[in-house]
Amino acid sequence: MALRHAVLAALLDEELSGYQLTKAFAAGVANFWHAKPQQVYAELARLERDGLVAGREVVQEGRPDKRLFRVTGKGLGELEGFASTAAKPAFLREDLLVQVQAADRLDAAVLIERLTERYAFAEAKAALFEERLRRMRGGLDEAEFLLRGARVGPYLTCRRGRDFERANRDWCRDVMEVLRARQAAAEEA
Amino acid sequence: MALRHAVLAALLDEELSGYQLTKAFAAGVANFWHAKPQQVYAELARLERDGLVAGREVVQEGRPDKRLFRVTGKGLGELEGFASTAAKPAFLREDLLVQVQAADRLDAAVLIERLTERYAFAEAKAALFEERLRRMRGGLDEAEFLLRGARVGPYLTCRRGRDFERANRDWCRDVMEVLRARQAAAEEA
DNA sequence: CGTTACATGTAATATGTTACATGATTCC
DNA sequence: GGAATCATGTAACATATTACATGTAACG
Repeated sequence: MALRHAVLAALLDEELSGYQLTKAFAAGVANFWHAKPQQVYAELARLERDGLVAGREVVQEGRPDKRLFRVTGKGLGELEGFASTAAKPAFLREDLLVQVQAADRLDAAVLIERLTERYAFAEAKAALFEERLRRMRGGLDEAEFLLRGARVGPYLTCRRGRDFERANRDWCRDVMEVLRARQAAAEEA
Repeated sequence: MALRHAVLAALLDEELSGYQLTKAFAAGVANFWHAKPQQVYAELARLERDGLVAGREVVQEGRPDKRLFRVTGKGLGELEGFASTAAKPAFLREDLLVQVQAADRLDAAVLIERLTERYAFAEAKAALFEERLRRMRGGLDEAEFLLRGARVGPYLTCRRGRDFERANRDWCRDVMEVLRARQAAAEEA
C-alpha cells in the first residue's frame, strides 16, 4: 500500500487539492511515484476516512470550489511507521526491455523506431526534472543547497528521477548503435 | 498484458519448464521483467490455451516430471505485433523514494538504515548481473560480442539491469552522505 | 530428520488501468 | 465555437500479490 504513503509524503510540505495531486502524480511530472487521477482521488478519500489527512473546503470564484488536504499527526505517524519498515526494492518493468530481449528474432528497423521514441521521451523528461531541480536550488549551488536548504527530500528524489531517465536515454542510444552496426556487418557478409 | 510478451521473449532462445521460468522471473535473477511463480504458471496456461506456446512432457527419474515450452509461429507473430506498437515508458515505483521524499520530516538514522539495506541489495544484484554478462560474452570482449555474437538481446537487457542497480547503489550512497552531512551541520549549530 | 530444490498449481485479496460521467471557465 | 484546464468522481476490468496446497528427492 505504497500509494497511501506517497500521497502523505507529497502533502507533507504543502496543502494540495486532489486535482493538484493528480498533476503531481501524472505521467510527465511525478518524480518519485506515479498514479492515475482516479487512484489519487480514491486514496485521498480513504486517507480522510482514516484520519490521516484532513481536507478543508476552499470556495473559489470563476472556477469550481476545491478541497485542500494536509497531513494530520496520525498521518505523520503512519509515515514514520512506513519508514521504519524495510522497503521492497523495485524492479524494472519496461515494455521496451521485453522488446529488446527478443531483438535477435525481430526486425531491427521496427525496434529502432521504438528506441527512438523512448529516447526522445527520456530526454524530455530528464530535461523537465533538471529544470525542477534548478528551481528548487534557487540561487544556491547544489552542495550548499543540500547542506543547508530546507526540504532536500523532494530534491533528492527528483535527482533520482532525472538520472533514471538519463540512463534510459543512454541505453536507448547504445542499443540503437549496436543494432545498426550489426545491420551493417550483416550487409557486408 | 506485457507479462505475456515477457514470457514469450524468455522462451525464444530455449525451451524452458514452468519452474525454470519462475526462476528466471524471480526477484534476484530477472534482468528484464519480474513476476511471481503463480503469475508465470497462470500465464503459461493462457499462452498454451491460445496456441502461442507449445508444451511437451518430459519424464524424469529422481525428480517430478515436467513440461518444456517453446514459442510457436503464432507466438512469434504475437511478439512481432507487440514490438510494432509503441512501448509504454516505465515509472520508478520504489518505496525507498517515498521514504526519502519525506526525509525532512523523518528521523535520519532510520532512513540511513533503509538506505544501507538498499545499497547492499543493489550492489549484490549488480554483481550478479555483471557475472551473467561475463558468461554471455564468453571469451570475447564486449564490442566484438555485440557486433558478431548470436543473441545480443538478453545481453543488452541485462546490461540495463546492471546499470539500473548501479544507479540505485550510487544514489543510496549520495543520499546517505547528504543526510550525514546535515546531521553534522545541525549538531554544530 | 530437517531444509532446500524440484515441480505445479488454486483461491482470495489488493492494486492499477480504462472507460465513462459531469459541469464551469478560460484561451485561441 | 472547440480545445484545454479546473475539479471530482463511479464502475468495470485487468493485473499482481499473498496465502494456501501437494508431493518427491537430494543434501547435510
